[in-house]
Amino acid sequence: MSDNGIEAVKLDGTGPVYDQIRRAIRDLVLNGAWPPGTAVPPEHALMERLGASRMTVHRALVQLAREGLITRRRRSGTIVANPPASHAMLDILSIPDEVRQLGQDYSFEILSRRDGRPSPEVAASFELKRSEQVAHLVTLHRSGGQPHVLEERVIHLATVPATAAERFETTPPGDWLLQHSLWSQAEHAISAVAAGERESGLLEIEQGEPCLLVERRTWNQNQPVTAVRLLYPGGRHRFIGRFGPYGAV
Amino acid sequence: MSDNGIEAVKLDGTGPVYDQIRRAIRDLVLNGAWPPGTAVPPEHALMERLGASRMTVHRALVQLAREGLITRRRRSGTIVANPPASHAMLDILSIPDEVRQLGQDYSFEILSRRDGRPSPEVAASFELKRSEQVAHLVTLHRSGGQPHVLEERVIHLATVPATAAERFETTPPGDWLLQHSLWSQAEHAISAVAAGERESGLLEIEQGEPCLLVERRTWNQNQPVTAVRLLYPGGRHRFIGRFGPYGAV
DNA sequence: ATTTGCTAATTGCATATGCAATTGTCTAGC
DNA sequence: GCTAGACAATTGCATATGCAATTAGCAAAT
Repeated sequence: MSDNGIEAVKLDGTGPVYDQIRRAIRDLVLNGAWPPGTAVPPEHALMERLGASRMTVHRALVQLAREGLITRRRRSGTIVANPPASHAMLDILSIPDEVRQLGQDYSFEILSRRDGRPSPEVAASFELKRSEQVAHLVTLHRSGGQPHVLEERVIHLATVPATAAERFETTPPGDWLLQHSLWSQAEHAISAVAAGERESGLLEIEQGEPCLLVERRTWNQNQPVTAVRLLYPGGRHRFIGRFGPYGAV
Repeated sequence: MSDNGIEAVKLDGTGPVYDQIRRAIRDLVLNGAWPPGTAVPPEHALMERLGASRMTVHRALVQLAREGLITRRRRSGTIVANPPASHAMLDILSIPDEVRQLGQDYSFEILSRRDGRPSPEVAASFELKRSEQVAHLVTLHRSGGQPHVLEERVIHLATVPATAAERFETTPPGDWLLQHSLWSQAEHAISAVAAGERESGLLEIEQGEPCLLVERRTWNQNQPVTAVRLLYPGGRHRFIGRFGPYGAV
C-alpha cells in the first residue's frame, strides 16, 4: 500500500456522501483496522480516492473529530484518537485509577478463576448460553488495604482469545481488557441490594448492609466481550455525574 | 418585530462565524427567549440579518439540530425543539411516566410542604444557605397503590417564583417544574442506603432494607433551580443505561 | 551545533452557486 | 365543497474556489 490502508475506505452508496465517508472511516476505527495513532490519509488523498470534493471529505472528518474518534492538527494531519477513558458517570472506569484518585494505595487479588463452559449458576446469572466458552473471574479490589469492591466477571474467550494466556498478575481484568479489546456498546444497570453471606465476609461488612450493585455488559460490533458485576459497600460509595439536558457537559 | 425576534440574534465576534451563530441561537433557546415551538427564522433571513452566507448559517443550524435543540423540516422551516425527556440512564425523568410505562396506575400525595427559609436540618442536607427562600416538599409516589418512591425536594423560590402560588394538586412537583422552568445543568449522585425508621414506614418496607438513593441538583445558567432526593426501595428498582465509548447510543 | 527563517503540506473557514427533495398553500376545475 | 395539480418556500447536499492559520521539515546563516 502507498501510505496507509487508504484502499480500505469504501463507500456503500447509501445516504449522503459525507455520511458514507464518515461511516466508512468510523468502522475502520471501531473494528480495529486503524488502531489509535494511525495516520488518517489527508483530505486531498481521500478526495482523489473517493472522487468527492474536499469540502465533502472535510465535513466527514470534522464530524468524526467532534465525535472524538480522530484528532486533527494543521500540517500534522489527522490521526486516530485514543478511546476516551471516562464518559460521564458510568463509564468503563478503571478501578485502580478510581482508588488512586482518592489518594489510597491500590491492590487487588484474584480470588478464583475458571475457564471453559460456564457452570449453570454462572450461566444463569450472566445470561450466557452454556455452550459459550468464557473465563470466569472473581476479584477483590482493595483501597488502602480495605476491601473496596468485589468484582465478578466473565470474559468471552471467542471475542478476546488472548485472555486464555493471561494470568492477571500485575493488571486486574478490567484494566487488562481495556488495553486488549475494543468495545462499541455497553449496558449498565444500577441497583441496591443487601450483602449476602459470602459478600459480607469478603467485603468485611455486616450481612444485610446495603450495597450498590453495578452490572455492566459490553459488546463490540454485536459480539459480547465481557459482563461484570461490581458490588460496592453502600455507605462508602456513590456515583456522580454531571450533565446538561442536551448531553454530557 | 417583523417576524420573530430575529433582532435578538447577535454575534459576539469571537471565534468562527458559524460558531457565533450557533451559540447566539443556542443561548436564545436555553435562556427561554425562544421557547419550544418558536419558529427559528429561515436560513435566508438569518443570512441577510447577519451578513453571512447561507452555507455558514446552514452549518450552524445543522449542528444545533444534531444537538437536539431545534427541529428542521423542508418547507416547514425550523422550530425550537422540546427538551428531551430522557437522556440515557439518569435523566430528569417524570415519575408518572416511569410508573405508567410499567403499566401501573399512578398517584401521588404531598406529605408536607413548607415555604420560606429552610430549617437547619433541611439547609444542611441540601447544602443551602439559611437565607435562601425555598419551598420544601415531601411527596410519596405510588404505583398501583403501592409506595413507589419517596421524594424530598427543595425548590428555589427566587429562580422559580411561580412555585409559591402552585398547590401541586394535579401535577407532582417534578413534572410541574419541567413545565415551568428550564435547566442547563444537573448533577446526580447515586448511592445505596438502608431505610431508616421514617422511610421504611412510608415505603412500607422493613427497616434496614437496602434502598437506592438518587440525589439530584439542577441549575439554570448557574442559578440553582431545585434539589431532590429520591429514595427507591432497592430490590424493586434499577436504573439502566446503554451507550458506546463515544457517547450515548 | 544552534538558531533563524523559508517553504510547503495540511487543516480551518467562508463564500457563491446550483440542483434535489419535501411540503405548505393556492388556484382552477369539477 | 372538494380535489388535483401547479407553485414556491425551505432545507439538504455537493461542488469549486480562495484565503487563513499552523507547523514539520529543511536550508541557510551564524
